[in-house]
Amino acid sequence: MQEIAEEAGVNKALLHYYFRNKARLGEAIFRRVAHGLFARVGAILGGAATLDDKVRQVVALYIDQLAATPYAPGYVISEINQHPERAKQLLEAIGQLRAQAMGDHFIAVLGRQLQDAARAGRIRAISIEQFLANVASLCVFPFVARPMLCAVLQLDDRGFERFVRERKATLPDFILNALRP
Amino acid sequence: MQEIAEEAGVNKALLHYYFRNKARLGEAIFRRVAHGLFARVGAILGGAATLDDKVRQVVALYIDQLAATPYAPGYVISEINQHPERAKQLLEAIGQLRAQAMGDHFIAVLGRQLQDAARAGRIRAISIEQFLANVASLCVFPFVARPMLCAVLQLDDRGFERFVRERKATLPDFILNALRP
DNA sequence: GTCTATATATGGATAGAC
DNA sequence: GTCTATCCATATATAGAC
Repeated sequence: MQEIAEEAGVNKALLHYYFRNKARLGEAIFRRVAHGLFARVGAILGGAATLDDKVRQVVALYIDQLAATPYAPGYVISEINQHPERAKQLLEAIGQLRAQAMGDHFIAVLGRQLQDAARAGRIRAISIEQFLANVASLCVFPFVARPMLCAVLQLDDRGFERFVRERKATLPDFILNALRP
Repeated sequence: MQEIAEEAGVNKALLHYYFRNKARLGEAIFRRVAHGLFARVGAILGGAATLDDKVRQVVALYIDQLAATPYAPGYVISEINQHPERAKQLLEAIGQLRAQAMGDHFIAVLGRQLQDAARAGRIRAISIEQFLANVASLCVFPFVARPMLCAVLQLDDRGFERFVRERKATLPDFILNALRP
């Protein structure tokens, strides 16, 4: 609370005045960050584009977004680890997306799309769970694990920037190739 | 310190007797976990198997290892985030592997192998950095982000087990397909 | 080596002045 | 609304008995 108050340029007591206690402040922060983490990808994946376009758009958008807010995924993950009740709050944050889009949940939309493409022989069969896990892993992990990755690969800050640029350029093809029949 | 002492069945003061302070205890724990996280994958990737076999072996081994010690990656990552000096300790832990193997660093070995395979037209060209990042992402992220993943995909504990089994079976082909020319 | 007792610092939270 | 002052609990760390 002390550090947050200083960062915000106000007094400790004022935080208690607005948020009552530390837990409620934590909750407010979590909701905001969790929503920001899923809003834009969810909109793309639940939209009307082709599978090919969705992959290219999501990778480009997500890598840029994560480069701007690299701590968001690690924060959300560690929060859910420490406070299991956050899982429900995360679902609520994602549920809002559906309301805004006035359509089906993006997972349902994308799942149908994968099934149709597989039946038509345009891609290999893959479950929605594995597909989302693969795309999320490939986009998010390098930012979550940045310090570990940089240590192992001996990258400084500029090296990591180069790495991210290369990744943005090569990742869509990597994923689409993997799906090719 | 209190919780650790209780878990170990000893007194708080005894921890200070052995480790002097909290920082040194943290360091000792980090070294042990970091080494365990890289020892076996490093051995496989730096070994003499074909690229194809390495991918299959690493995925199988790492998914099993992570299922057994799911907190290890998240712990190492968050430690390096909070204490940048840990990056050096991580490199030392990885450096030990090289000494044990009496050969080149696993990254050097694997890098040459990727270059040779690409020149021979057996795989698409890919940098060692992107390759390692891809394999690590796909194996590790689902365990690091397990609670988030389970929330989004609506998986309970048994559902996650099923997800992991499916992943172990399908991930090698996903990766090898992506590399196919 | 292992414990009890204690010194010291810090964190969350509240009371009350302005 | 915003601050100062303060309460209370807990954390790390040390001293010293056994």
